[in-house]
Formats: sequence, structure tokens, C-alpha cells
Amino acid sequence: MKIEEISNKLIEKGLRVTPQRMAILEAIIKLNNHPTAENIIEYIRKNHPHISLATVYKVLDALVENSLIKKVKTEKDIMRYDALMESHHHIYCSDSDRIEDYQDNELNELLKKYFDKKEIPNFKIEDLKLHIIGRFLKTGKK
Amino acid sequence: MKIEEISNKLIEKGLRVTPQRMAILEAIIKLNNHPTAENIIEYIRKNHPHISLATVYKVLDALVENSLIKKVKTEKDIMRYDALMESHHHIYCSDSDRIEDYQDNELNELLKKYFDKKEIPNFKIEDLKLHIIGRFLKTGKK
DNA sequence: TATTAAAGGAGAATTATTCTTATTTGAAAA
DNA sequence: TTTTCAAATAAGAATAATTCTCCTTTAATA
Ligand SMILES: [Mn+2]
Ligand SMILES: [Mn+2]
Ligand SMILES: [Zn+2]
Ligand SMILES: [Zn+2]
Repeated sequence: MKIEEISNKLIEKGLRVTPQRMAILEAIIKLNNHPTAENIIEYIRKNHPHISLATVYKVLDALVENSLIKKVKTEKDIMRYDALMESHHHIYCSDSDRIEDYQDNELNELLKKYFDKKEIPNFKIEDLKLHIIGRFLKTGKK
Repeated sequence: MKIEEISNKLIEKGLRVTPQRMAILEAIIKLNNHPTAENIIEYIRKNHPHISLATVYKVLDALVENSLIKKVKTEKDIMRYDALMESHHHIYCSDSDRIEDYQDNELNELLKKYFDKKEIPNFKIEDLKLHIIGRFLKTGKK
């Protein structure tokens, strides 16, 4: 992803392009593995050592608010963020904090078809996210 | 659920039966809608006004540790708990904090069959939880 | 009833996040 | 280009959910 593509994302949403926003959005995209605010700050400080914690949190909120990133659900007291905006699923490792994306159109269609047929009374489905929980096998660990 | 059933759950796990544990486990079962620690304390204080916050958190941990309750994933900085231990899915309301259980064996079998066929490389699935996100319709609101 | 490891209570500490307020800055307008 | 100013950032204080520490109480066993 080029730097210009990142600033275009901000411009499209009517957000001012600032070095902080560029760095944070770039960090989430580059880090790629559902980083925490802490992970993002650590990454950014290499090139941008003076960024403020409060700015990071405010920028993250603004990016979520403007649909440039998403929050990831966890059962920990730490928020994680995701730059992949297409609706997708997650693989959760049950003995570490690793979270991987899982994109599978066949599954999406299977689910869509299922809930077209079997409606939930008084409920309008907007999104379906499967949490796939289990263990990564040690062979050839990523 | 009778009071004796609740103490039996504790005894089966080798946990000592204390009034605090009874009250907390009963609260989660009775409240039924994925309460927060705060919700639980508020409920319990009616009959048990002197329980300590620290105790509530410690008991919740012990109950999770011993598989008597589960943590519920949210994208908020507040933990929620669930007394329904069978593997099940959740309906998340996108404009409130409401979370409802969704139990559907047909869906479970569909998913199981799907992932028996389509394996994820180097990954052993232990559980599948669908997050159904959307809106409850106002008609006959619960 | 006595014993004792386990559990609870109280309040301080921690920590992720939010707030406040002064300062700076991106970008539109002149 | 310079001016303007709403919007954004920095810094540190505040907040709030949760955890910790340390002392007291108690459930279960003998
Ligand atoms: Mn918090
Ligand atoms: Mn917290
Ligand atoms: Zn993702
Ligand atoms: Zn549930």
C-alpha cells in the first residue's frame, strides 16, 4: 500500500491529513495482525518518537468512526484494531493472543443462504462473523 | 434452577461452597443476559449488601477457570459473563449493549460439516461461534 | 470442637482509556 | 503567498474496570 493511497483514504472521509493519522493508519495496515494501541505506538515511535498516547487513542476512535478501521472483539481488557474492512472472519488461538483473518466466500454464501431461509424473529441481520477458536499446529509455525 | 443445583455445580468442581460464590453464580444464571461485574454486584447487593468488589472479581475468575461460566467477547472495555455453558452463538444488537443467546443445532451441523470438508491448514478447530450482528425490530420489543 | 488451607474484605495500586486545556497546524480563503 | 481558524495534537491529570496486598474469616475435614 502506497503512502498516497493511505492519505486518499483520509481525504475520502473528509478527515484532515496529519502525520499522526498517516502513521497510525499505516501502522495498522503494515502490522497487519490486529494490533493493540500499545503495539501501534511502539511501531510508530521508531520514526515518530514524540507522538502522544492521547492522540493515538483519539485517532483510533476517529478511524473507527469513519469506517477506516474496525475494532476486534476479544475477551481481554485490551482493544485491538483491524485494517481489513471487508466483512471477514477471525481465527483465535486458544493459547496465545494470535488472531488471524479468515476470508472465505464459500462460507459467506453458505451462511447468507442459511439465514435467508431461517430468519431470526424481530431481528435484521447486518453482519455475520464467525469466531474460529482452536490451536495452530506447531509444524512450520508462522 | 434450584439452590441445591447451584451448590452441586461448585462441589463437582471441588470448589468450596460459600455464600458469595452461591450468590454470584445464582445472579449470573438468573440475570441471564450476559451481565457485567457491575450488574452482578447490583443484583447481589439486594440480599447480600456487604459483598466486596474484589471478591466478585475473584469469584468470577474462579468460575471461569473451573468452566462454570464463560467470558463473552465484546468490543467494549467491560467484561461480560455467561452461564450457558453449551457451545452457542450470540446475537449482538448494533445500537445497544443487548446480547442474546442463539442456539441452533441445524447451524452447528452445517458448520461442522463445512469445516470437516474444508480444513484450515495447520489449525485444529476447537469451537465455532457465530456473532450475529444487527438490529432488533421495535415491534413487540422484549 | 479444633485445625488449617482456602476464601473473603477493605482499600490501595494498576492500567487501559478518556478528558482537559493550552498549543499547533492543515487547508480553505483571501 | 499569507492569513485565518476550526480541527487536531501534546501533555499530563483524571477515570474506571480490574487486580493486588495483606489481614481476617470460614468451610470442610478430622
Ligand atoms: Mn478501562
Ligand atoms: Mn480496563
Ligand atoms: Zn481481521
Ligand atoms: Zn450466551
